[in-house]
Amino acid sequence: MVQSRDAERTRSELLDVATEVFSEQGYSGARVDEIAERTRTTKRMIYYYFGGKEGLFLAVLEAAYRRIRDLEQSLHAGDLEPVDAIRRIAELTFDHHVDHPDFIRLVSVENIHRGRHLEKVESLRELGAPAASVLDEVLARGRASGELRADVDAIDVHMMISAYCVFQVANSATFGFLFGRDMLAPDVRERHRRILGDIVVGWLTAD
Amino acid sequence: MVQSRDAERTRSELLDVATEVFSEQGYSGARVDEIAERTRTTKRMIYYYFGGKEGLFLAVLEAAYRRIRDLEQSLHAGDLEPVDAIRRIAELTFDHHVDHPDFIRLVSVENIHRGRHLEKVESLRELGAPAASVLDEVLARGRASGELRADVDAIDVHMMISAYCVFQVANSATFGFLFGRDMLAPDVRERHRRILGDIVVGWLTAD
DNA sequence: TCGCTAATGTACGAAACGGTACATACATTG
DNA sequence: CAATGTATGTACCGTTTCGTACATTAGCGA
Repeated sequence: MVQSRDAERTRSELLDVATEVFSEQGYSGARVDEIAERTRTTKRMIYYYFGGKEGLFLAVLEAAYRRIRDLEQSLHAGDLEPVDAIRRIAELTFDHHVDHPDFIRLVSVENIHRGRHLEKVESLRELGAPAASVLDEVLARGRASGELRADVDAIDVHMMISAYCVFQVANSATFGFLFGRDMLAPDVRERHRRILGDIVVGWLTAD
Repeated sequence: MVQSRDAERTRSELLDVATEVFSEQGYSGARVDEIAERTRTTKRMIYYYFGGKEGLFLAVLEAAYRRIRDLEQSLHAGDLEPVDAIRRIAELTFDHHVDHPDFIRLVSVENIHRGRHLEKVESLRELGAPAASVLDEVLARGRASGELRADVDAIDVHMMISAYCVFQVANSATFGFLFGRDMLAPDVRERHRRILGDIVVGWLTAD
């Protein structure tokens, strides 16, 4: 093969494939050889660019979180009324999770390992701030107008929304099996999306 | 060592230790040798009783789910008013998850593998029924009295509660890291517990 | 065009790992 | 108390798997 050299392409292809494999098989389950085989390059390059399996995983995590952060920053609902804004944020977050199952699975994998790898990527500390600040602004407006309850903060709300969205993707296999509900079916998805909005609005507007 | 033979003890000790190791390291990350070393018996016994690593994992999953099922069956709130009953169920479920982090982690591991193992344990199919039926009864009463909304079913409610509880345990490492909130701290736990009750009640009693 | 370095490919090694063959001791039952 | 099957221990095997030593090629600047 007369493929010209392209360091950047090699690097990013490894990262893409590794994201897939790690999210499919977990950290220990992922095989360095398999990752290499699925690319147009060889295992040697993993060691050249990332130093090894762990370095590759760290790079995958970092890239995944950055992608998510960018998406969250584009999540603005500033021109809506507080109640509508809250529902909108919940729905967008929901869509966003549905669209990025790889990321959710990767986070699960990292949690199995108790965040051991994530802690090594110092650059990701407090990456949650953007998502929280959008909510913070809406909550403040809602509190001022008396429409939204005052005993919760942005992180509480974000956690509730994340929990619902993450669960729906990350636990679809076991929950679906145990309750005979196909979590991937479009109509079920749609139902859950609506329900999430109802939950958040019902909760935050209760006296 | 002059330890007398006790098949049952050997078996259950292997199961206990395996539960720990699998939930700490994941399926692929768990080492058969390590599991054996942590018990008073040898690796040989894993093959004798469970056939191999996968058989052991299946047994661990089955035992864990059965334990949970039993606890869920003891969850009765029949003598409370619907609204109070709902809050009580949510709180008990919450405590229950907090007390069994191993189980939650095991479920995460199984979901990484897309429920491949769980499907092999035929005896666990539709194990969710008990949990749903308790909720079902309360929802029916609440609908009848007009106190609870009618557009959701027991599985919807159970999923919401599970999502919150599972997230709080399963994602504590990454969420805690990203938002600088120590999810294991008692006061944070207490706050989340109260919030879960507020969420469920607020949602289900909204017009 | 001539090096020189970044980038890539090949082949292999050492340790980890799941699994098993074989030997043996205990306990129960007739 | 002998006999028999259950339970257990030891030592080892074949693969897999991460990692690396060594060779080689492509392209860029002098």
